[in-house]
Amino acid sequence: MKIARNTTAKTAVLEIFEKSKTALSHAEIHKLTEDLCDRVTIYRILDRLVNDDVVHKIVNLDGTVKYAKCHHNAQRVHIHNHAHFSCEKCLEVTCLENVKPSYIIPHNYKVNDINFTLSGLCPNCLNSNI
Amino acid sequence: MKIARNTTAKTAVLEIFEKSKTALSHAEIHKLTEDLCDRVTIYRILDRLVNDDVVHKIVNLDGTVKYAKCHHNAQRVHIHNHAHFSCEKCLEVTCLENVKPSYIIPHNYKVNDINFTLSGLCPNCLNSNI
DNA sequence: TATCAAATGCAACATTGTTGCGTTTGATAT
DNA sequence: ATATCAAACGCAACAATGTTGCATTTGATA
Ligand SMILES: [Mn+2]
Ligand SMILES: [Mn+2]
Ligand SMILES: [Zn+2]
Ligand SMILES: [Zn+2]
Repeated sequence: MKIARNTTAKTAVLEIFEKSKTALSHAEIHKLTEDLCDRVTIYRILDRLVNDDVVHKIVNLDGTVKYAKCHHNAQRVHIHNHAHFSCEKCLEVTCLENVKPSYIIPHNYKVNDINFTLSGLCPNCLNSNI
Repeated sequence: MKIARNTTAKTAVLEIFEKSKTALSHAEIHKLTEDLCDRVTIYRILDRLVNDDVVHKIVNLDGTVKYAKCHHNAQRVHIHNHAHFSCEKCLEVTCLENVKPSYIIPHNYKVNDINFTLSGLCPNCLNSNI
């Protein structure tokens, strides 16, 4: 098996996730690192973090892909069965850790991953819309 | 307001949707039309069909985007609050019209659209895996 | 400090989706 | 049947996003 290493780029990306209250896109992360590394490296770091269940991927109907830190008690493998909200106005994507969808799926399906994203207006933008 | 027209390309795309049991990607649809029209036209037709709530868009965690016909009683505006299943092996995406997630979201969010996609192994692939 | 694979940089490429603009075409009225 | 006119189209050009191969660098360990 592979032995992971703590590189400066990976550490920087993790710090960025730690500080951010919203989910981040590849481009946003790359910009926030201020050219610390190549954009390909960011892709590869994100791949590894998703594989290690340190961050999770969020895909929205508009095609945007974002990433957010996993706020689970353990670093073990798990399914991210919580909702995400994508605001059509401010374009921010946030984890709604407490909104967990319940559903009944036939037993002959094996579910490995979930993408549950709601889009519309977030509380901020809904408020300023009045 | 715009007055829609029934072009040969749009008719062909609708027939393709009618015949297909699974959701289709832009590339798949374009191939099935056998170069009846430009690929940009397919994009524009899909945009219109989604806008008119004739088909709905499905986005998977692996980044693939697919479209499927809406099987609702009416052609009016509605939210597609049913699950979709994306098989990691055969790569087929199907609508699970009967699997509707229930969830409780704070009242200060306004939800306009939903993307609920489960990925894993479909019944066929799960079966042939034994 | 030597070792060695993990991780990176760079270039090149593929895929997907968008935009502008001149041309074609489908529906409607004449 | 024909004229009309905007909806829809074709084409080219572009942008964004993500992937791959390979030589080089770097982090952890001995
Ligand atoms: Mn989340
Ligand atoms: Mn569906
Ligand atoms: Zn907002
Ligand atoms: Zn399958």
